[in-house]
Amino acid sequence: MKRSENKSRYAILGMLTIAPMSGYDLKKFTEKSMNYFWNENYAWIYPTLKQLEQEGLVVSSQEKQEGRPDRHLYTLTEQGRAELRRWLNEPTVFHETPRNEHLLKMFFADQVPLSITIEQMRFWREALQNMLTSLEDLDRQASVVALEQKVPQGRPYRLLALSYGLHMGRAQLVWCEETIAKLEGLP
Amino acid sequence: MKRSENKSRYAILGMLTIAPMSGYDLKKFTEKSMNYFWNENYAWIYPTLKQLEQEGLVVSSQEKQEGRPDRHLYTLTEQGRAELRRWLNEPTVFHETPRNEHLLKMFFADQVPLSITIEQMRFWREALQNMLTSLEDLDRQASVVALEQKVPQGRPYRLLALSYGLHMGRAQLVWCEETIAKLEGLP
DNA sequence: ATTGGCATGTAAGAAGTTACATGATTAC
DNA sequence: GTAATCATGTAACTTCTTACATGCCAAT
Repeated sequence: MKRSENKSRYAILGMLTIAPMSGYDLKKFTEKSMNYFWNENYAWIYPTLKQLEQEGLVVSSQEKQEGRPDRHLYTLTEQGRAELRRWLNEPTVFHETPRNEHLLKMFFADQVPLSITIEQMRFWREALQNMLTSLEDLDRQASVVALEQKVPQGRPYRLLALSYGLHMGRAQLVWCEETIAKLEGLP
Repeated sequence: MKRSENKSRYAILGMLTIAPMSGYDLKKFTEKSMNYFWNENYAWIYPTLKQLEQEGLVVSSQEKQEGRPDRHLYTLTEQGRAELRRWLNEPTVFHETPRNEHLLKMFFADQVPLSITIEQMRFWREALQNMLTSLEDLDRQASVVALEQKVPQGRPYRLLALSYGLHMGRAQLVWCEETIAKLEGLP
């Protein structure tokens, strides 16, 4: 595993600014709070954590637990924070390669009966609906938390990111419904 | 290179339903007409074409050209079309792993001065604006073509796919502008 | 003169996924 | 009793990207 342009490094460093976490925690956190724009998996997290430790960007401490494997808690170092900031300051190259298998099928749907395409679209709508619902739940939770904190928050970055997810989710659903309607209106 | 779940296979088979093409053509086609939801690159296209030929899903013919390398034209076989249809009929698993580096930076932006984040957002808006403009051009072209064909078209699948790109592009831009405004309004 | 388009390809490496291995605890 | 959660890790593999190699033609 080389340094280079491994984005998981920064995702992990970023999460560790919130709190010290284990590999397991990191995975759970991405699943719960970042799944609409990021994912990680164990087979990448564990080696990356070791790498980061070797570079002195994080330090680990062991937490003994009864009847369970020890937790390896990783904490961000000052170097780690500096490295994260360096990356945050870098301009981001616009990278448009979001392969969408659903759309690929739609693009070549003339090879297949209309009924199949409509069925697939309904399936997709279902999945989108579920995703959007869980995002809206997340949003409600986050807003409650934000209100309960009496201290006025300077910068609601996490809520803004969430709002991106909501915008996209809604736009996808709108398109999906429009499209199903159009397809159903075809001869 | 194994068969398995290589999606490029189906993208290539699909494009070859439109016309026989060379590896070069296939790349150009994705760039011109599918870039908002799909991409391919040479280092993947050429080996995949060979693989597809070995499997009998495409056949190649050589086209001699003066002062230029020969074009290897690939044509879909009946088996190839059948394989494409098989895939089109399969249900699509909803796969939400669209890693978005811009959002990752937004998520951890509290580590960095507000001005940096605003700058980055303006950059992103610029890129989105350009993408959307070129999509709108594509749409205009496609609509003109659709009108010129006097024969009523049964199924405007390509236009529907394009419409997805437009929906998403606009939603992203809307969010981007909202977000810039909010950030600029912060203390 | 030099950039961009036409045209095909390979090698090497980075990035990401799946399957496996282990094993206790808790909730249904 | 069976599934889910907690917890860490590796091996093998697939997928994808970058860089390299070659060389002519047309346009600026």
